[in-house]
Amino acid sequence: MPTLSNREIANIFETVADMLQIKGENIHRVLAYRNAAGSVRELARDLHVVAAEGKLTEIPNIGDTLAEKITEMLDTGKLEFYERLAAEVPPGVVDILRVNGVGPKKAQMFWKDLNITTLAALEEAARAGKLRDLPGMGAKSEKKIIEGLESLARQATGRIPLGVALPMAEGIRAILLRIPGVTRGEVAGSLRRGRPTIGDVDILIECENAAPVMDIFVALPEVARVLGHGPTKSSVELHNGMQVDVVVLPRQRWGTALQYFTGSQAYNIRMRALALAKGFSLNEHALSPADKSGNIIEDAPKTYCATEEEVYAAVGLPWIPPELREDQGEIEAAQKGTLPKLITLDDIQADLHMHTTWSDGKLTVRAMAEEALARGRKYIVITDHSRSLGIANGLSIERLLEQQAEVRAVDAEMGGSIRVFHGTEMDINADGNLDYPDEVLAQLDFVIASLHVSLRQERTQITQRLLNAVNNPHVDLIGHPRGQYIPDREPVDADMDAVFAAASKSGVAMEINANPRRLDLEAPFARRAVQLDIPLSINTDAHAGDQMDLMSFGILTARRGWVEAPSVINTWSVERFIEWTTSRGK
DNA sequence: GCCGTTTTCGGCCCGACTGTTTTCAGTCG
Repeated sequence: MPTLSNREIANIFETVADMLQIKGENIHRVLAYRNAAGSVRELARDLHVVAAEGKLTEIPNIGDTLAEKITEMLDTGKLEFYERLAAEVPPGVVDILRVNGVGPKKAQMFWKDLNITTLAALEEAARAGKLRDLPGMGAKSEKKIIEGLESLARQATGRIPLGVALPMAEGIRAILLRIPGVTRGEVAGSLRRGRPTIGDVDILIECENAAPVMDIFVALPEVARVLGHGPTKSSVELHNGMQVDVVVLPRQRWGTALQYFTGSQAYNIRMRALALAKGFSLNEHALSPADKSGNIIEDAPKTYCATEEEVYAAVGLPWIPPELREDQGEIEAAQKGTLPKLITLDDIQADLHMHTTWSDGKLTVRAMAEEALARGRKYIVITDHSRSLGIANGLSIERLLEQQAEVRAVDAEMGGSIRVFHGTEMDINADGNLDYPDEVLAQLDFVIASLHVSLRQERTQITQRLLNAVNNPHVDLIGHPRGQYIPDREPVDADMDAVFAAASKSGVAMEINANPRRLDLEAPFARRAVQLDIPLSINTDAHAGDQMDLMSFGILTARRGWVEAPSVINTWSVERFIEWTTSRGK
């Protein structure tokens, strides 16, 4: 029976929203589809399972109508409403929305007036000068569309991985901080919230005199194209294709602005509503006294907030960490005083997943131990690849046991300054078998089981492979459980509800792999795991010393998943860690 | 189309910037 995944259903809702907007539908109906798409995309559970439980309408932004549409897609693999719309609005017109500077109104006009239904046709018309005579258009808008098309063609994928964007953003921030008069700068937006991928970079700059900062910013050598240049707000595209938006504001408004530009959009909408309920209209500049319908009362004194804490105090909430600001229940938790005490980098005592020259790592066991010690770790586990992963020089049983002697020796050499344990990152083979027999695993301190091959297997097969690992009493941790590689490789198509159900029984831990190309488990799944009392472990999977610094990305992801330190085994003392590994299920 | 300390109808965030306009619509975040 044909069916659809969460992701495919989210994409259909998103496209429906685009098509309705092009048709000129009521914007709130459009937003309802967009919000529903977001909720489905962020859902950590399989829609099939939620539907079977009859709980679709418990998903935020899913009401009776959309629950019915989800059911239709799950049952038939299609959505009749979508097909009807697609027959009306050509799919190429939806693509045209991706061009910077073209929104639903212009896309509709190009389609209706000039019969433009593909990106190629749009480019041809723009280059032939046929767009400039349309109402509201001119030579400049036409040029902007050509530039937008060129920019779109350069983008390999729409979103940039966090691990790529953050260093680049910090670089730009450092440059802006050197401009005379600038007293502070901070990266805001989805980067501050720690999203795995980001669309553009938002930087806030504190300066009493904004315009000169903007002039310098748009003239930087890193800038390829200026998308907007106002007195307090500018937007550019860098040579590497990344879009950077900079806002300059005086110290007095820092708190409201940082709050506003950190988002998310859905979260800001909630914050504004809360402010209105308190009698304020909230924007990036101030809290302004407003009447019930949101009209600002003229001449009433505004409240300026130099810190975010002041903004939150004004709407009657405690400060909410940026990583939680997604309108996923954090506002309700703040109201009830039940916000989680999120894990921090300082909580991390250990790194339980790393590679050495024995397989595909760059450093020896001893060198990795020293690198970890230099980063304040109290204990580590050496976990090289197992025998079937030939491409990574995986260890035969003989080499594995040989390695154990070396690890024991290094552990002794380190004299207790850091404990060094011996483990493996064992493959879960394509046929479902684990790569080492139980009697070998029994000799190790710690066992990670991971998927590396045949990641595109069908659901029942890949789920069974994970279940085999989860249910083996020697396995302590499932490494990067969903096998995604950002932004190129989608997660495996496993039934995570079944995997988590088994994990909560067997007591096996799940990894949050800190490598920014993995960030796996992602936040919604990490949060679900915590709810099911499944232990987590945040590890760098380091293949070299400096990769141990990637831990911070894992922490960001865990924080986005509402994870508190006690849920994470590598925040535990070495004694507790030993107790856990020796006791569990064997 | 969703949602509810404004609760089953009537709202649904709001400002900066651009380009085309003589007062504003469209786009973006």
